[in-house]
Amino acid sequence: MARGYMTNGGMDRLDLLRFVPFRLNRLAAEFSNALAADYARFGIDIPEWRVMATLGMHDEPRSANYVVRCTRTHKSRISRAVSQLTELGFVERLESGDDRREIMLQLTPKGREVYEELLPLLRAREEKLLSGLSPAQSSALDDIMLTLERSLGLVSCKK
Amino acid sequence: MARGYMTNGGMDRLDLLRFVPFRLNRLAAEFSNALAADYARFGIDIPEWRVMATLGMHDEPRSANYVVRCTRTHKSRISRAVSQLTELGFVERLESGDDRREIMLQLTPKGREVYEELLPLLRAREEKLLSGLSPAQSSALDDIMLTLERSLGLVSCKK
DNA sequence: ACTTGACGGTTGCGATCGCAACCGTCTATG
DNA sequence: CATAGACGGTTGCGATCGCAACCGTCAAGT
Repeated sequence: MARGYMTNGGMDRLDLLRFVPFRLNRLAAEFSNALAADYARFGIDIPEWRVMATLGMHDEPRSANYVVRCTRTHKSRISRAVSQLTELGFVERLESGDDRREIMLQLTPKGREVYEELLPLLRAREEKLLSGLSPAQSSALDDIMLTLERSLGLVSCKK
Repeated sequence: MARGYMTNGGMDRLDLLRFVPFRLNRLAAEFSNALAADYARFGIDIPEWRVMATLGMHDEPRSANYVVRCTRTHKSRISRAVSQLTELGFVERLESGDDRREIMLQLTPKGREVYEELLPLLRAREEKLLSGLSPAQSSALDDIMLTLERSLGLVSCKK
């Protein structure tokens, strides 16, 4: 019998607990929830963290649009996240010389401190969440996500 | 070097694209988005579908609280979803004989029709989303999700 | 140059969500 | 019984989100 499908009673039924989109959603929600406590410690939330994580990967400033493409988050959400991060003094907006539409973003020293402090907490949380998996499973998961990301066109984070 | 961690420049950095919680969230959002078109065809959304899917699994009515536990969705969300489904005529609320706090739910004939019509669409969508995976990967994914669900206590759907 | 459309970013608005307070009912304790 | 607390379900409220409209800037075609 195919995974997730039931044929008892001659009636067509779906086992929700084996329906991948549902399971993925539930797991993602659980993961997000587990990390929320760490974000909250610094007064930020998921979108704000995504901005900081993106900026933290590089030394040079990046545009807001780069963050949008890289994180696949809606631009309005990124815009508001940046506003809050500037209020908190974690990020600053710089005018771009060559294209005055673009707004370049970079972590402030304070923002870099927060980033460096938040990192180990998030890593530990991730590791704990995945601690039930064997090394082979962990590697397989990485592989599977990469395959799915590729087929969904989620891998690009260029420029 | 550990997965997802960068050590260049002596500075502690995180590769967001290899951070599992982020990737999981993104994939789940992409999956949900892909299914949204099918739900919309019948005027419902994810929470409504969860209610219908849960009720569709059984012949006997189930309580709203059962749906809450089974889907791990907040009870206010389920409550509102049920309200909309009753307005649409897909679900009906029955008074419970033995405990008058409980409200038993069941699909109406019309709701059952919609369920039967929606099922193959969602299955096809799921299959397409996973079509990039080899059978071994598909099986491994099921295994991994089950392991994670167990370690997070998400497997119970009793009573 | 002028116009047109594309693009980066912001914001107003309606919809949705989760939290918490609430109501009615059940149950345990005395 | 009487009362207190637990429980199923609903709802008001504040916060958040995505969409679309918008503003200013850039690039291409004439």
